[in-house]
Amino acid sequence: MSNLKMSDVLFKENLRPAEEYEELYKPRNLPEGTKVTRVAPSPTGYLHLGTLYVSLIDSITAGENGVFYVRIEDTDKKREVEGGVSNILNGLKDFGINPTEGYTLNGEIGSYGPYKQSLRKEIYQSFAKSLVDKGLAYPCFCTAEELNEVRAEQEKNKERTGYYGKYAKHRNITPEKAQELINEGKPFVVRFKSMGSEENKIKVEDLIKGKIEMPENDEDFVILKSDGIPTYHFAHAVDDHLMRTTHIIRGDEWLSSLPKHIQLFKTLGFKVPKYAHIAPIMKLENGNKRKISKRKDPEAAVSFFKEQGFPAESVIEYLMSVASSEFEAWRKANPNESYTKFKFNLKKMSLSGALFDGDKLNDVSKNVISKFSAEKVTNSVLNWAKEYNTAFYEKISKDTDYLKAIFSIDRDVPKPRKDIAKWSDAESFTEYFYNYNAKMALPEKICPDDAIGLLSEYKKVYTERQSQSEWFEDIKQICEPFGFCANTKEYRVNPQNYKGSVGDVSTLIRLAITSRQNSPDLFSIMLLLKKEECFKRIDKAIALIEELKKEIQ
RNA sequence: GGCCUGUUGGUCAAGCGGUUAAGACACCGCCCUUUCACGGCGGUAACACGAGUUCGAUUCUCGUACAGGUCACCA
Repeated sequence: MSNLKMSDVLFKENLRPAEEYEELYKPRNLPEGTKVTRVAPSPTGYLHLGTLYVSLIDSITAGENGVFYVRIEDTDKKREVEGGVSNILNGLKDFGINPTEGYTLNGEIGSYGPYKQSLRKEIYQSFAKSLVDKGLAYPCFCTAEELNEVRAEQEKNKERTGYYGKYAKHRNITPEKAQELINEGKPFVVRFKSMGSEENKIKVEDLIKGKIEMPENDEDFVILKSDGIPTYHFAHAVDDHLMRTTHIIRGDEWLSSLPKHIQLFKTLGFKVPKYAHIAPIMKLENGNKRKISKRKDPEAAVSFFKEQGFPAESVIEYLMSVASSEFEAWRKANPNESYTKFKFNLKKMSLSGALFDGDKLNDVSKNVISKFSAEKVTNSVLNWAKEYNTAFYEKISKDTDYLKAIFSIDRDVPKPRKDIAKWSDAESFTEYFYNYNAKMALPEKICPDDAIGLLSEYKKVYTERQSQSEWFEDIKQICEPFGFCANTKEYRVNPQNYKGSVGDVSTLIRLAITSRQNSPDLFSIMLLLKKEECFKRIDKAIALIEELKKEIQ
């Protein structure tokens, strides 16, 4: 008869009993129905779009009265990247997502910590020990090679792979044998002793996917790695129970391990939380679709949007429209409310992964930016350029009042323009305010001779006017002598009587001044550019048309 | 391969037994307009396929195909 206790063989003596942690982390004293959510990123690099997305959903699900906290899952030392934690925390902050508890830039907040898994080793050990004491966990000394061999054999026999049933080699290891192997210096992991059977089906309720039936878990999966650190599965059960999380919101890649999690919660005597498995964001590129991937896709890193110059508001707005099909209608009805006021419903989320739609983001972003003040646009562009386009920054930072004047055109009006989707668009948008691009094309209805005549005439009548209507009168004035109708309505009635309309003449002038067909209000542009510069450009345009004429002949 | 999940226009997506199958983005056209925009109106375009249940299936069931996820001492 043995008097060796397995848990004494495996664990240090001075571990606190698991029950004490129940006392230490009492159920939260919150009103019935209050939601506690969490985001649990692992610091393996930059903030991933998927993590942002989940965090957004976590935070709006918790709402103003709930708790949304951050827990750092740094149990995999091999994959951990220096600065990974601050990348994530700063990233969330950039997007205005502010957890109310957990691991933050200002240290830990809340009384359910530590919120970093590497600091909770003893807690996991205690719970693992209690499982061992109940005969529900045991040490396994299999090496990676042995496990691979087993798997190869299972594959060969077309059997389900895994450490279960007869393949669970160490399932009934004695404390003596374990002691012996440990004395030999053999490393071991602690495995969960599953009492489940493949034959049994368990019904689970997912807040998004609905009812799902899955086989019960029968695998003796690892709960503690050989370094004594828990696997995700075990840490999830222990942490989310002790931190009293009510809603587990995570990517649907976790769905298939849900039977393990439920089994763990139940055998540990924990209340099973509610689960919501959200579909991943996919990507559209060159007409092909594929899942957005951390490793392959630059836009998987949230920093991509920052580099492109999408305001955080735009990305959030876009993500909200992906998260809920009701959001856009709500936004239309509540154009100036914060998105946090939107009544979000997990059940309305899409079951399958949405393609990341750059066109849609652009559209959303144009709307967002069109509501910004000139001041905000100016500062944002300046900040963006300083970091990502220094040549552009050099150019625009010399005279920020001028820059602001450019962005003020057609801005604080009832129907603002929507030219800019991202700050990197600002360079081409403002280009002609800084350099004259000596290119000249002619509007369809204007021949070279008329163009030269019109432009020369315009120089004679142009003065820097006080109002746009006065300015436009000047243009109308020069139309008739060249056979262009000064009144658009009249032109439309009798187009055959004219070569074109004042619209064509305006386009000609726009082309001469800005080298492009589209621009904000020309009157304001010319005022900003000043008369001298405008005339220089008109002269140059005339010269270019002269050349064009020669080429035609 | 096993186990899960999904499949409505180019994209996102409502609808979930009887609908002219919403809406948004993109595209096209028209209107408005003193240009460019904004805006307004309209248009092209969809229920993966095959059986079954039913008076009737986009909606229910079963197959097929395709797609995604997962089968680690990674999360």
